[in-house]
Amino acid sequence: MSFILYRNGAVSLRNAEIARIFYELAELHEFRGDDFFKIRAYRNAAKVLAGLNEPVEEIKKKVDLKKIPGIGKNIAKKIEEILLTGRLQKHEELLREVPQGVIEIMSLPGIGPKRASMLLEKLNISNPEELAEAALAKRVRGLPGMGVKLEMDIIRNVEMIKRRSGNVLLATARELAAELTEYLNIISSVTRVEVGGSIRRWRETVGDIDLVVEAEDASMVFDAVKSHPRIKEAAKIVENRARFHTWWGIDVELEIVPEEMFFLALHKSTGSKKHLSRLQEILGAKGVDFAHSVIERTDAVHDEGDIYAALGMSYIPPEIREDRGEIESAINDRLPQLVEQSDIIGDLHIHTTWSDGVATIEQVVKRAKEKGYKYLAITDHSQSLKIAKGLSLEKLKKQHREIRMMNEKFSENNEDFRILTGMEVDILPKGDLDCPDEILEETDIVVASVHSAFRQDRETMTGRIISAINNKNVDIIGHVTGRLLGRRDEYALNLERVLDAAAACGTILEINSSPDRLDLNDINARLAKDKGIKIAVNTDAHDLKRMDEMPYGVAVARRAWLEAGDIVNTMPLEKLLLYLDEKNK
DNA sequence: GCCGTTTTCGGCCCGACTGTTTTCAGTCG
Repeated sequence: MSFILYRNGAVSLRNAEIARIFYELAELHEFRGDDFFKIRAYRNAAKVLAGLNEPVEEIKKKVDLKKIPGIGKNIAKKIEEILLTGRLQKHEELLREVPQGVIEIMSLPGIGPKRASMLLEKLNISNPEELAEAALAKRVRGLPGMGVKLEMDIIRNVEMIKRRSGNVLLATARELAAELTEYLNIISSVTRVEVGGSIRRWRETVGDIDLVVEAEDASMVFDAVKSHPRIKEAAKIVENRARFHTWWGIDVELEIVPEEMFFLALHKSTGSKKHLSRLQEILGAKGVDFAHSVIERTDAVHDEGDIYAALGMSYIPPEIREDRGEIESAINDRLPQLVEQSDIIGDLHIHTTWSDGVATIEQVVKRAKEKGYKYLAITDHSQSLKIAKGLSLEKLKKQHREIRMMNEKFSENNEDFRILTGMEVDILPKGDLDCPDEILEETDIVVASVHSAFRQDRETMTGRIISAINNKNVDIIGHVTGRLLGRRDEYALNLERVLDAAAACGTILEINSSPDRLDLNDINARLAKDKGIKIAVNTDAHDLKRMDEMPYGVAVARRAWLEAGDIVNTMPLEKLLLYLDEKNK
């Protein structure tokens, strides 16, 4: 039997891991106050690497890495070193020089390299905990340029980091879970593997990876897992259960079960705890013991549907097992027909090389067609977002002309595909838009988003977004609450009023599929649906790979109980354009 | 660091906001 995938101890790093080394390299150089352009080059290379469609190792076999835009002689050499040795000497050198915790300090809002290095130098602070302590002891305010407000921010933001600790983004967990699943599947005694727990429910962040494995010999499976390169050590092994620490900082929990118990175990693993206990409670009230009544018929359980059927209710998809009314609905056979990935036939928020994306219009269109989409909106940034190479009005017009020409070609060739002209227009601090109305008017899809002045007070921010909603040329509000999971809380906002305004104007709200945004979240998206607001599930992709993140947005939609009819990019093009037309009157 | 050439070095990076000031440095997107 061969379950060792990786020979000679050489672990092939994934693009994301290589990218992470360059991101860190950039931060280390930044702390040292090194050349801005070098730092930017590293960051850019990291972004490019993370966005590649194919493992860089495979690409290297075919072409010179220097051919990839953003990768030059030096970075190519560094990549080769990483591929060969799994490490980068320069990176490790700097890590020895700069305390690890200092990098974490720099990730706190309001603290950059200058302040981090002053804190280290003057107060000998080298990690977030020490910094929070110093802030509590009112020692930070003694330093030049730092005051009471910053101390309060520090205390709050270190708290935010702590809350995050132990949790990773769903996308990270899914990636590792998929790799382990694939690995387990080649072990001969394993007949079935499923990912359970909060990953299966598509929660936005998860604490650990739960795997349910159907196999005869638990110890054999555990031995194999121990030798997987992502596994650091076994934390606990008791009978048919084991917990492992991984190098990625997230734990893996394995449960080995015989065939007849597989779906019961998967169901239990999937949870949520609230869902399971509510199930117990409701059935208990009817005098049915949930566990007992099902287990008596294990031979009749061939999937989870059988479990719910045995309990006298319709099947409840994992995403909505949160005790938010799904059990009552299932008993009355009134569950929604949740939207599916296959219902999505377009993406209405995409960036290209025209602004800060790394793929051309041609490339994203090709990818969209491969995905079976019927349309795509190109929505590059507007002029004032300089850092993201926002388009001047001239360039925007030029882009729209080019898109129209491409569309003409599609119709000449009888191709059933359409590129929608679009833009992601900034909602400026005072609530006006970063583009004149006459241009917005002739643009197919206008996504309006906040990218600046995040710390306005609640009243101002609410008014700001509502005034964008009130502009009839705005079709979609992008990433409505502005949060970045684990990095930036949502801005102060009276969401209730924003939803009411969107409902009144017919303005579409976005579910942004980017795994670090997922914004609107499940709860807010469900509120929006209840008010009759239409939703667009968009990727906001800046490269080809991130166009694949649509399932994360769809999962949020499902967790929000949304059906295909609630989502505009399930509509055929004509219907979508009609909807926008009606709305804009 | 990369890139692009009028080929080997110069250009690439910008404006607003914030908290601290009292004229601005640092941070951010």
